Amino acid sequence: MIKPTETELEILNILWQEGPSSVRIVNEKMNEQKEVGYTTTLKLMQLMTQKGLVKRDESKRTHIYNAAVKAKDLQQTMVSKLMNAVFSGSAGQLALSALGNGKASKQELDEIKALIEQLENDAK
Amino acid sequence: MIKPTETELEILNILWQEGPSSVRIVNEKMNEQKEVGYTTTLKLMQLMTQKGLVKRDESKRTHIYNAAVKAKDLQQTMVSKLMNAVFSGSAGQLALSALGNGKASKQELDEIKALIEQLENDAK
DNA sequence: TTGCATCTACGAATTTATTCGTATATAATC
DNA sequence: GATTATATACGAATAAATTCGTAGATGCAA
Repeated sequence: MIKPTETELEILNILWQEGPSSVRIVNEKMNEQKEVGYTTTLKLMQLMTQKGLVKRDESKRTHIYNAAVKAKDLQQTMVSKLMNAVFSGSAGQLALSALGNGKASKQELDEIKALIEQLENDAK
Repeated sequence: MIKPTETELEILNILWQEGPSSVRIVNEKMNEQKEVGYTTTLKLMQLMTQKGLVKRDESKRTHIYNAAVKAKDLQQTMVSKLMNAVFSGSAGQLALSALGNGKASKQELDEIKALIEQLENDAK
C-alpha cells in the first residue's frame, strides 16, 4: 500500500468524510484548518491521482475526486507501521497506549473485550 | 513535544534500546537495516541535538549521545497523532485495529481487560 | 460577444529531510 | 615523531514534499 504524506492524508480524510468532491470543496475544508491556496490543493490532488491514492471523474469540466484507498486498509497499514516504529512491534502496548490516552465509547470497549476473548480462545 | 522525522525515530529507538551510545555504535545498528554513511548518522545526531531530541556528553573526544525524550511520552504523542489523523480521534477504533492486526501477549491482553474494566467503572 | 469567474495543467520556487565529502583535530600505533 | 585510525564540524548536493504563479480553456452573465 502506497504511503500518503501528511498533507495527502488530510485530503484523504476529507474525501472519506465528504465522499466524491471537487477540488474546490476539498480546498475549502482544508482552509478550515489552515490557509492553503487553491492551486496548491489542486496540484496535490493531481499528484495523488498519479500515485493512485485518489481517482477522478473527468467527464465534466469540474473533475470529481474520490479516495481510491479504503480507510480501513490505510488504518491497518499505518497502525502496523507505528507499532513497529515505536512499540517494538507490540500490538498490546499500542492498544494500551491508545486506550490510556484518548477516549473510547462504551460500545467500543465492549467490542475490544469481545475481541480479546476471541483472541484468547484462538490461542488455546 | 517535537516530532522526530522517520530517520530520527530510528535513532531514538536505538538509543532507547542501547542506552547512551557513540555515533559509531548507532551507525553500526543503523547499518544492520540499511547502508548509511558514518557522517550521515553523525549529522543527523548533531541536528537532533539542536532540536533537543537527544543530549550529548562532550567531555570525552568521542561524544556520547542519549535520548532526551522518553519512549512513553513519544508513544503517547504519536498514538494521539495517528488517532486524529486516521481514526477520527477514536481511541477504541485504533485499539481494535491494533489488536486485530498484530500480536499481543496473553499478559498484555489481560492488562487491557483490566484497563477496560477500570475505564468502565470510572464512567459510572 | 465581451468580459468576468472558474477550471485544469504545469513549470518552478521554496522548504524540509537526507546524504555525504572534505577539512581539521586528536588519539593510537609503529 | 611519522603514519594511520577515528573523531567532530560543517558546507553543500540531492531528494522529497509543499506551495504557488501563470497560461490557456471553458462556462456564464450582462
